[in-house]
Amino acid sequence: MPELPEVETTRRGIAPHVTGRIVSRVLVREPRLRWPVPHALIEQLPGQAIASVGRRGKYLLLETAAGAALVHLGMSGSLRLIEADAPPGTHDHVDIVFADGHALRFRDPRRFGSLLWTTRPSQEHPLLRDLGPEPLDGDFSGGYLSAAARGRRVAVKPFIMNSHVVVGVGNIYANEALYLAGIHPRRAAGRIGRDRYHRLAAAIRRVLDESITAGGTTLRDFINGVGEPGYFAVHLRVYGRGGEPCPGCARPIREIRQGQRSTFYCPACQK
DNA sequence: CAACGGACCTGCCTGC
DNA sequence: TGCAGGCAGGTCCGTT
Repeated sequence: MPELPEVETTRRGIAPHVTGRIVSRVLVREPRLRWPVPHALIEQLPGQAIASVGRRGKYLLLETAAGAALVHLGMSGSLRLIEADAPPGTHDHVDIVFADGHALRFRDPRRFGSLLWTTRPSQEHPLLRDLGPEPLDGDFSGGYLSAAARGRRVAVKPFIMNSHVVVGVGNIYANEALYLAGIHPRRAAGRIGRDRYHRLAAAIRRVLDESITAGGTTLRDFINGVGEPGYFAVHLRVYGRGGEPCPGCARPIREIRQGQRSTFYCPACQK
């Protein structure tokens, strides 16, 4: 998926074009996403005006007076603003059509993404309720991470990728942040000092900020909210660079597996 | 409660 | 050229 910067770029791309617009209908071509597209979304979203486009972790929130649509892009999803009569492609599963002739088109080849509907305040949805802090907000800090890690024997990389600890840190940025902080990805989360967690928290904010500023993405096929292709603007220091020289010490970057995910790190610079 | 593996899918690349 | 196999940016859930 889109990691958090891609989701935020999508949010910023679509928000000015859909805020205040009236949904006329929800066209579902393929309901079999991670969870089936609920009938309530199809029935209750039409007629509503989009009050705001929010984000919690990697969920996009289309807020209306009647409820909120939760959109998750999974591994391969995108949400684009199009002309409603544009012919759909193979994996264009859902259109949220607006009265002004535009539509938000949800495309997701792997169908790991989801579209959900809640009539409660969106933050109370079970999938959002127990999420950790936003890494770019003030309540995320090294002190918070250090406290959350107490007694935890899990390796620090899966620890920071756990959305109940902190949201929005996917595989790419977990690798990059641990490199910048000089922390070995296999080190037990509970055996890292507070000072090093301050460095890690700063590194997480830095890599996410840099990527959002760059316009979003490292994804080959990423398309932002207004249909612009993604960039290759963000320089990745270790991700995808197994065997290449470390930018700091020139020793080869090592590649290992942690929980079926690729991990890249410098064995000299990360302890 | 914590940790781990499996599950959900298709597309793309590699190697035979 | 065709095909099998492996791998990919996420994250929830069931089992130990």
